[in-house]
Amino acid sequence: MTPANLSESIARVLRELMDGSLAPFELGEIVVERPKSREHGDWATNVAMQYAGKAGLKPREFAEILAPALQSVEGIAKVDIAGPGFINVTLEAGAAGAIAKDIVTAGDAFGKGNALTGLKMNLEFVSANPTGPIHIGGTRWAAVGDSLARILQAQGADVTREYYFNDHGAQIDRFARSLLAAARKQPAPEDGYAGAYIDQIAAQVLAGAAEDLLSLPEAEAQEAFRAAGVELMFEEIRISLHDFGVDFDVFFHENSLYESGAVNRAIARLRELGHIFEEDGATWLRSTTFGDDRDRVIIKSDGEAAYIAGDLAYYLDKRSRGFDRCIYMLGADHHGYVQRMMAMCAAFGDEPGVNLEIMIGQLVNLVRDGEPVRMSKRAGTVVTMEDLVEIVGVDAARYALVRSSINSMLDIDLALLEKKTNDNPVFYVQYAHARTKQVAANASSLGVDTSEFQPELLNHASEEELLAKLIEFPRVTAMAAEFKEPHRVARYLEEVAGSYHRWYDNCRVTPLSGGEVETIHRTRLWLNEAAGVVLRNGLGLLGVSAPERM
RNA sequence: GCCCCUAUAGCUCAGGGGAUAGAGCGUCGCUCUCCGGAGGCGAAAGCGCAGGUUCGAAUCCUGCUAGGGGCGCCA
Repeated sequence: MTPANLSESIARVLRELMDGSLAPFELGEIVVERPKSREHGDWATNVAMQYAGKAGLKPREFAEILAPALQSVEGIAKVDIAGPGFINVTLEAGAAGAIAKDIVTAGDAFGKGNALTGLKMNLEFVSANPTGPIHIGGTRWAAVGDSLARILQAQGADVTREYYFNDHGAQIDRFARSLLAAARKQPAPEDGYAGAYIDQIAAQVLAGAAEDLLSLPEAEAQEAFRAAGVELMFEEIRISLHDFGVDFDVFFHENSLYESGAVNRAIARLRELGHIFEEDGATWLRSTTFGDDRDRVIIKSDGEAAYIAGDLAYYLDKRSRGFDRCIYMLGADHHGYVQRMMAMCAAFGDEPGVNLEIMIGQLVNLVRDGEPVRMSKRAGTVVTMEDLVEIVGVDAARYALVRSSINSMLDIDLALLEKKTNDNPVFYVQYAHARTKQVAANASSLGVDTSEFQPELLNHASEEELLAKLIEFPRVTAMAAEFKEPHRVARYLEEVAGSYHRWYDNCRVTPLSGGEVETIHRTRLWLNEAAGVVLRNGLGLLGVSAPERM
């Protein structure tokens, strides 16, 4: 019996009771959870506390009516009332153990759901400017965004991973001038970019050009460096992401919005809707109509488009491509942008928070031995995605970045990670998975197979704990999708790994040397594999490998 | 001044209004005669402060304090 089954049973029993013993009331969600202490039984529910008031009873009275009725439900061995009105349920032997086989049978499908089936979602993340390598902040988004995409897909969503490529605007001009200066062995412009990567790209542009770029007129030279430099930077970024295990479905070029006239069309649309006005020689969006704290300039008085102009067109483009949900993942330094984006969404007649959702992630703080490490592109001491991967590897880097809530600032100590010790919990989880494989291999060589399965034999405390933990997986993945919080999966896997290790220390799958292979060994092999399935599926949702040996 | 995020163990972080607040790392002790000890067991150690809502608050609300970030016709 799973928690979901139990919830249904409780709901059914309550409805039956409402025909007589209980005053009818509206029944909402039935929460069934694992009691923190094993002495309290297999599962606990707080329905008595939740609904006693509605039924005109005290929690204990409510529980005393419900508990005896639950007693007769098939699969339930014992029902107790505890504390202020908790109802603790103990299942019949084997009812929990049977789950092991169910999990193995489900395999890759275990942990998947269909809560988001039919929903077309656009997940935009990273979207770092093509003026330098991806730094640590973008790396956090790469890890979280890709993992979230996997989690949403596992709930049936049709997810498109998208990268908005800002190849339009002043920062690109600065980038081009910086390359040109580097090629001429001149110092970087005051407002430009510097660092080893600028020199490298400048050299690559020079080497790849058919003509002598440095002898061209200034404007032409700059344009040549812009075009080739952006292309090279873009390619470098794409490869870094790929090596990080993140492949985008769409790289959307901001510049294309201007070239196609999409920006002008978006503004025209807003004008038709009456949300545009002219003032001080500029064109404005009256975003205050929709809760923004001030109106926003869309076309500057010099005729150039403001940054938001591209976003208007871009959002409209996403909607026209059929995305029901457009999710933007931005750094905390862009939080001030949220209100105007939501206003824009509303101005188009869409529903903010539904059609457009903006996730704000706090910044990652890099430290070395407690001292902050600056991560400015301009300083040239960039800690990039590649740097991090080089130091700790893809798995550890992704895991470290995805195991915390995006609402939390994250301190990552490079000195700590450089030690390559087990400071990163990813090893703990991966080791548990490797161990399931090792155990299975040993079992196989000793003739333990899966020809028998007697779930009631899985009755050791550590087995009950492990089973209960494994059953939670689908609920954890569903919740991770609902709240868009991949870190829940990581934290859960750490608990699974702990339960598995404890089980391993207590319950052998293979007999001691000279011992007979018995039913319990074969049955435990099922549980071993069930644990492997959950660890494997879970790590898969995080984009972290599940090695067979370490 | 206004807005967003945060404050939980020595450190980095979990904790969907519920029972004795957890994990990893670090510290101390125990555990190698058997599936890999990258493991297990035990110990010390914690909810920033003050109110409020609730049968019940780390969790929700208000105020305060502290830290991070943001408030352009920059992108």
